[in-house]
Amino acid sequence: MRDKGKKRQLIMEAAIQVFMEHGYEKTKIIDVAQTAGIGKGTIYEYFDSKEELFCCILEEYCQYYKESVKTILLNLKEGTSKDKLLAVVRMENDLKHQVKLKSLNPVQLMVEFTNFPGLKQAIQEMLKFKFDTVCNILEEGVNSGEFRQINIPLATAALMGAGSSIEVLSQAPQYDQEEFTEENLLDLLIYGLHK
Amino acid sequence: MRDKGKKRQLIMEAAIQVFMEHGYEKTKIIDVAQTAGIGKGTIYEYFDSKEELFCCILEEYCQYYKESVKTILLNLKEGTSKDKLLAVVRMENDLKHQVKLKSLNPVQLMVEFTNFPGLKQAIQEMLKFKFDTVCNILEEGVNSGEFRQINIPLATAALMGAGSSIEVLSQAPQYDQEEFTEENLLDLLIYGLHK
DNA sequence: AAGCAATAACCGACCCGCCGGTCGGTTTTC
DNA sequence: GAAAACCGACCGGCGGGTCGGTTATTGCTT
Repeated sequence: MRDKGKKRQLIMEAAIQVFMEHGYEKTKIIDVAQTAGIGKGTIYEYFDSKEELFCCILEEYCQYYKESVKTILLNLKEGTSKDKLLAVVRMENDLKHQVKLKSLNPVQLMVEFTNFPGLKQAIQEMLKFKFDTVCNILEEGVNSGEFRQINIPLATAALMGAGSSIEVLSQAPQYDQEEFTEENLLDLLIYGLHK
Repeated sequence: MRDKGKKRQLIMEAAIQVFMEHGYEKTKIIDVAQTAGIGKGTIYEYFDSKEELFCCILEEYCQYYKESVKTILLNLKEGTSKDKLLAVVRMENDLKHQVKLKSLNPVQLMVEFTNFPGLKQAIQEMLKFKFDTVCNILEEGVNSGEFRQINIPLATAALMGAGSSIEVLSQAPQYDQEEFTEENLLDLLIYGLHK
């Protein structure tokens, strides 16, 4: 193996798997090594420490997330606000099914990151980016008459929260998978509960 | 100090503070002891292990949560569904300001608990209880004509998620505290975004 | 193409600091 | 003065990180 990058990626993928299953603290470097099918020492050829490995994973995720949102919205310049919201939600969903970061759970992530000052910034930045993006979409919607006059940050928070909650529950087998879709959720939030 | 219960409570309060600040793994028993102003050995007079201490805290929280919801809904038999939803959300908010468990963050909690099989049941039970409660309220609302025909579990998930998201963001100073209220959120969800 | 250093990549036994839990001595309470 | 409560020095296991030895790769020479 002459390709440094490939092995680095291999290690990161194994690490994601193990970190996401057991959390940062409970994850042992030896487990990452075994998952990757390599020796423990090798990991330290590619990463300085467990912490650096973890941070690299999250930074890559943040980077990738931001780029994906930008790309998707660029291709949707003319759509309605609803279309844009839907596209963002769907993209997030797809992101998790990418091989690269298939089981990265943002909730878990947010809790764990708080212990790493270096990471805090990257993740807060990502969350702020997402928040701002949704705010902008809503504002457009209000200006264009698609939405009523609402408190935009409040609505943004509600949308983001509702989305991540659905994400979790849609995994539970007892609910109708067909109904737990981004489309239905968005309709619910747009048209409300009232008669 | 002759009162076993008092000291036990003192330890639990200190532990909540430290666990919530640093998370389970990073919390050292010695820190809990210092926060409580007692010696490390004393903690082991009241709890068998770090894990048991943690589990006791969460079980107490689940218990208290369920009782509070039941009580509040019993006093609201005749209210509208909206009133009931609001009451539950407010109660949750109050719960966190109780001295007993003042900084227990359910998100953090949910992530950490997954490593303790014994706890999983208690917390899943609590979440299911909450989910069912909200479902029931929504169903009543639909039957009484207060709400339109909606997918009830989906709406419940959305409500729960939106609520916890607001909870987090309402702490951020950059948003208007006056506007980030349970009332406004509920109005948003009931009446929707659309014009 | 085969032989052969030189170098890079790999590895796991070992090292060491940390922290959960213990235990025997001390203090407090009755 | 006896029993309960308290305490912190100490123990032992665990796991992150190291290091020296081993294997694989490369590129040069014939």
